[in-house]
Amino acid sequence: MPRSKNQKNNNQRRDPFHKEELKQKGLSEKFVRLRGMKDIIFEENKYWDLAIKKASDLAEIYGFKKIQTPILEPLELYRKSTGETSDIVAKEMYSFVDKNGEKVALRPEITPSLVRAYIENGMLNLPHPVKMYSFGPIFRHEKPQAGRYRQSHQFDMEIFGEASPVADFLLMLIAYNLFSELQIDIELQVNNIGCKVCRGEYIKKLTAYYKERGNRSRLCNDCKRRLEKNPLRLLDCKEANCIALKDGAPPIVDFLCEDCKKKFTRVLEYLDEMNIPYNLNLSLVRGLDYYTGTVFEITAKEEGDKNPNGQLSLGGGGRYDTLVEFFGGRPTPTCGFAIGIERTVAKIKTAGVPLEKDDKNIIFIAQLGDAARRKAMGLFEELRKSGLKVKQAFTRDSLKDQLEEANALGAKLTLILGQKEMNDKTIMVRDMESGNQEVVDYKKVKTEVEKRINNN
RNA sequence: GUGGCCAUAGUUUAACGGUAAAACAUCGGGUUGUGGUCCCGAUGUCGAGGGUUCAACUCCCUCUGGCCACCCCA
Repeated sequence: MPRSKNQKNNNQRRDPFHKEELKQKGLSEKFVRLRGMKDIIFEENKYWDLAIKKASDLAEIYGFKKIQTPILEPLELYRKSTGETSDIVAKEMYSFVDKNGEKVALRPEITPSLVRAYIENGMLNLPHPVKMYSFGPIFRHEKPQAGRYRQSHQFDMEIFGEASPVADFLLMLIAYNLFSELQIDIELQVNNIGCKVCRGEYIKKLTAYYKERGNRSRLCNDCKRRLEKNPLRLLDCKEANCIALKDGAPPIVDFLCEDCKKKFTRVLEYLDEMNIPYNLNLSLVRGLDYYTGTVFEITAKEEGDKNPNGQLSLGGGGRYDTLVEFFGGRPTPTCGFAIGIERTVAKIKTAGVPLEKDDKNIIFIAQLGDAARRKAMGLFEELRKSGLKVKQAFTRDSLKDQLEEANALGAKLTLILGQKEMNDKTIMVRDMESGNQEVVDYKKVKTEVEKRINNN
């Protein structure tokens, strides 16, 4: 691909507004989209609809129910769950004080809201497991890049009250199915970061390793900070020195407790059994603080010369067995995952299933003169209600304009109703491909149209 | 948040230290009851601000925005 193509701006490089006029009104500056935000226009939405429909259908089939929660939540919901050491909360949250002096935040992810909703709506009285899915915008104040926005959208699924590793597996299965059915090549990365008990032990060992024999001084600055705040993330660093050090670090699997080990093994067994390819990635830790046990991430497979580090993750999730309890609910083992819609849509466009064209068998109704227009509007409703794909341009007067429109819409037939036809109680049926047209009895128009469509 | 590259009509792209061009798209006409082809015409652009210069779209700075890498993540 030529260089200039990549570097071309998609958005907002000029000012389509009438600057001078706005300036006179003192409004010159800010009628532009905020950075990192995006308009999703017309045809683009077909791809979105496809992704969301596929995901929702799958979710429903596996017994998940839809839930919608507010985009604005109390700040505290994220501070202590997603985690103060996570970048998402520490640096990227859209938070502010509202008119009542309450600290609020635009949600940077969906999971905490669903946990909150689970507890607040007394869902512990529902038959368990409680499985739910949700779709909507999330907000993170990052520096925008391709596939990275300040408002983006996630499709989120959660299973409450199921400790069995089958639940973890189920989420991966659904994610895998979703992307396969969208014909997107993915890689599934799986790891287990241990429960409250064994992870504590492991972190002690890990920290000790990094502090011994001057290992610490070889770490990059970020990692020195990580060593204090969130040692697990040391495994995630991409600096050459840190990667080298990581190879000597104790692997987490060696420290998993019996329970964690057993569950992890079972997750992997299920994956093997169902022939779902995965990549056991012992460095996968994920950036949210609440994870326990199984974690997984889905990245797009890139062919050719794309650099492997540049892979954006399409989705990720895992188990967070302590979060419900942490929020004040009854101890409830829970797991979930989220996929990023923008990135998924981008993949569908380049490698995914083609959109179905729904412009077959379009019938355009054209009219001339106001009396004919009224009759044509009635005909439009009649044909529409019988399931035909009718289109119109009743605001237009000239037949030329209407035929142009019919052509642009890719109409198969155009029905023409003018004064002449009104007088004769007929209507003209024009085949748009051949240009042949035939006058038919107005009463028979519907059967004639249906006959011509079915002949195809 | 850090570093690098970039910014010309709605879109894709030209050219030039002497104030801009093409294609496609849009609108109008050729054809006031006939589209898709064809012909003619019109609309519309140097992201913003400052500096250098007789003169800046062109050179310099700042901002804004985009892309890339890092960071992080969906």
